[in-house]
Amino acid sequence: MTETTTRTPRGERYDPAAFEAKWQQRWEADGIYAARDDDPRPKRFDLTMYPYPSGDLHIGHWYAMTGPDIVARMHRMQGYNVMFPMGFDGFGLPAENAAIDRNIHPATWTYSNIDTMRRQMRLMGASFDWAREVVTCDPSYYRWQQWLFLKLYEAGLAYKAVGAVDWCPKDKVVLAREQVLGTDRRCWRCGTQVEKRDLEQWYFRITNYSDELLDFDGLDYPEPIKAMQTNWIGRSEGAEIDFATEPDDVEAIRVFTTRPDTVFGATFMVLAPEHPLVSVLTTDERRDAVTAYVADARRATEIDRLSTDREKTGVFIGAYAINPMTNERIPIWIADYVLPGYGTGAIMAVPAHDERDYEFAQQFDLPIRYVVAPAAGELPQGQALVEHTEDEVLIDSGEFSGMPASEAIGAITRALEERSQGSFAVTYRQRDWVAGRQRYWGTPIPIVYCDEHGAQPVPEDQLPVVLPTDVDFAPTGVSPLQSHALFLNATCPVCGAAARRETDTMDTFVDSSWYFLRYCSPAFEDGPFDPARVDAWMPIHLYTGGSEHAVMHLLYFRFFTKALRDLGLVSVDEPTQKLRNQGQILGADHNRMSKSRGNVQAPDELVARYGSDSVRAFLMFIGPWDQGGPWNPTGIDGIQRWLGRVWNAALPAGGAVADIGHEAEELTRALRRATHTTIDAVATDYEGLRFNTAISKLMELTNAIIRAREAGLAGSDAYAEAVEVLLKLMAPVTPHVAEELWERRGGAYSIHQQPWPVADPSLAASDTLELPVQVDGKLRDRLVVTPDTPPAEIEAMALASEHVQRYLNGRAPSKVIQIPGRLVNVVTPRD
RNA sequence: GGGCGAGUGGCGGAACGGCAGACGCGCCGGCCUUAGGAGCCGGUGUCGCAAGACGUGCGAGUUCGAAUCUCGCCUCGCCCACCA
Repeated sequence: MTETTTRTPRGERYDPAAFEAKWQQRWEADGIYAARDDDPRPKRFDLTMYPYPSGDLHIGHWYAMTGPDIVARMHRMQGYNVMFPMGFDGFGLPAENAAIDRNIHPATWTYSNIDTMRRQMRLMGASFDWAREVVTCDPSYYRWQQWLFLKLYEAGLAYKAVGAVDWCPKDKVVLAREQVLGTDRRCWRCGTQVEKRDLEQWYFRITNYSDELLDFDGLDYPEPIKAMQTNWIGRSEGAEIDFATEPDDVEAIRVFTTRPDTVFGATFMVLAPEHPLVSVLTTDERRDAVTAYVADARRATEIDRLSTDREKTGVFIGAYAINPMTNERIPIWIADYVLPGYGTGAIMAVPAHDERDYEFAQQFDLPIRYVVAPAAGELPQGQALVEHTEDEVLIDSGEFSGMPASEAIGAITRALEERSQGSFAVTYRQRDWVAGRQRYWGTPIPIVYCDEHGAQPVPEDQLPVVLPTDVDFAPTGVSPLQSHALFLNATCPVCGAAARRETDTMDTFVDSSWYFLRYCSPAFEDGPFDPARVDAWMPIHLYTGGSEHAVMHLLYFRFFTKALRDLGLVSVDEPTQKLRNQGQILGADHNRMSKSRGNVQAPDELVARYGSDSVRAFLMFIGPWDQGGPWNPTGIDGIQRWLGRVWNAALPAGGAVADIGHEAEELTRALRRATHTTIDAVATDYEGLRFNTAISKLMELTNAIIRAREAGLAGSDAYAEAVEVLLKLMAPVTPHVAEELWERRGGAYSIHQQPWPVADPSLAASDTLELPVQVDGKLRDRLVVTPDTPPAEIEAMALASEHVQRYLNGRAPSKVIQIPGRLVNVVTPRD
């Protein structure tokens, strides 16, 4: 044969621009991705975090969204009624800043960005169910958020209180503790260093749920997220101990300690400079020094107190406390290394067993008394004994001397309890969620203040409290709502007198704490969501998004779900069963993509050049999805070539079928085997979000198909089956080209509504297998055997191998290990 | 300082404790072309003509067998950090 089939067929080439838009429009028009509430098939709620409408969809969004899109698409083909919705996190500061910078209304800016991003998501070919779209800045959404807020308020889970809060001086807004990042405490949005301010603020009582939030039992979350949330909540078990004071015995000082076993070693006390008892206890002769130190500490709070390796500072306040176990008088100091917000803001200092106390004692020449020691070992010189040893026992601790330290924790606490001087206690690092924001572009908090009746909830029938649009965005530092007379003026729901409306708006993280519930019934008018629909769809089966939300959104949405459960509004304990984080796509310079760095990769130009399918497949192919990495377009040509080869293989040049005679049967079997082994392998990879290896398997099947075509099988049934299976398996990743080729081959519309292929194990099975033969674990030969070859025969064949003989050197093997179907290892005798 | 994660060819990366480097990129050679930034075929861890030896950050250990498990280091990344 001179006519070769290897030549590119004369027909059309793969040209995504010719058909991608066509299919996007048709899918949209036909609503093939809509989830139906009345569909009897099993429901699956696959969800990816909705974006903030910042302007443009960048390549990182494509990376994040293509993965779950693949999974949702496969689930649909597998017969699930899949809900895969999308929405927009519409409220937020950037919109307001844009308003100030460019004199454009935040709503205009936001909705225009949403339009752009919605269009870009369609360009991706993402299978979102747009009929369920949720936009949080729409009154039809935030109306119900206000309703939920009031439910939480009535239940005491939302409250207003004065406290030291983190304040961003640039954005002029308070932040939740979770939204302050890094050692140098910067605002999560703008990066400015935050300050502490004493302000009256709205809070959510998330700490009511600290213990429950620590329970990940039955939850499939990535370990790092569990670790971060656990550390964030920071549960510590120990004891609270009361130390009576001298000279006036005004009030006992309560401390929290995780080491009640060391109370005999408490040789002084330290209070936070902010501690309320400081001014009461300070003696007259120490007052000047103390006042000066407190003022210093207050000033230094923001920056210096954060530094861990700074020299310890503090002052003696002139007063004494009584160690409840030793009855010794111990001096009371204040020092800024004791934090006002943790525990009781006061500590018993045990310099012998705490590094910080040790350092402080050294600094100020205070006594150091070891009260725990290794039974056999020696006490350390010149440092605190912090490390625990198994045999450590108490020393110099009265009746408790000789008791193992692990036992003494309980024994001493109980002893203190009997004397009403202490009790077992648990402390958390987690604080309540600061929920209010002094900005305009957010959900108004539905509260009014009456001179007579104080804070009153806005009656339900007056919701929503609509955000006015005619406000002045001059950057005054206070919310524009504060100068909007019409908004500000309200009437008291109790007495009808003139009242003032709350001008704080809600943190945008409130919006994202329940949006997934709204998706279940996005048009519901009688409440935030239809309980029946929520019962039917929740919990989310697979939730995906960035891990940067570990202790923000991912903690808040768990809290909200639990709080709403306790209000009787939902029946699930957790919002999602399974969470996965995609990695982050960095700029080519290995930095976070940002407009200011100029390292942002826009997807649109790539799509224009390669098509959506290539961009999707390439992003999913570059590595493990949870890993991310710097953007590097090298290699997208390989994906383009692959799709071109698929195109040519699916539409082979007609006519020429080579005469391949007796080889045909074996080649056909090999092709069927490749086809049927790929089906489950790809499905398993998709399910496990291993898109890179899934695509490599699709490439291998493609290569097998091309080999078959080169061998002249292009007209065979096995060939047609292989191509059809390949197209179905590819459909989730490259939906457009799969649909186009499916149609051109005469398949029924739509490939995305076809059943997922089913592997036939008998066709997937191989009739021979190649066994590696090792000598002492090193590969020396291979055997080709049938799967039913008896082990004894395999052993004989292995020993007969000349390669094996060479290493045996005439000796008998000491052992032969066979892993059936995997390998043979011949172990030589040890000398 | 604490917690978590990762170190594999020139590059992105594969590999239930069992054939290290799948699949791609790049590169080299060839075919076909007026041409090639198209397509197809072959090669490509290192050293070596070869037989073979050596190879998964470093060092030990467990095992018949370790990229994979354990211990100790080194480097990088992320999170937390005077949290009592």
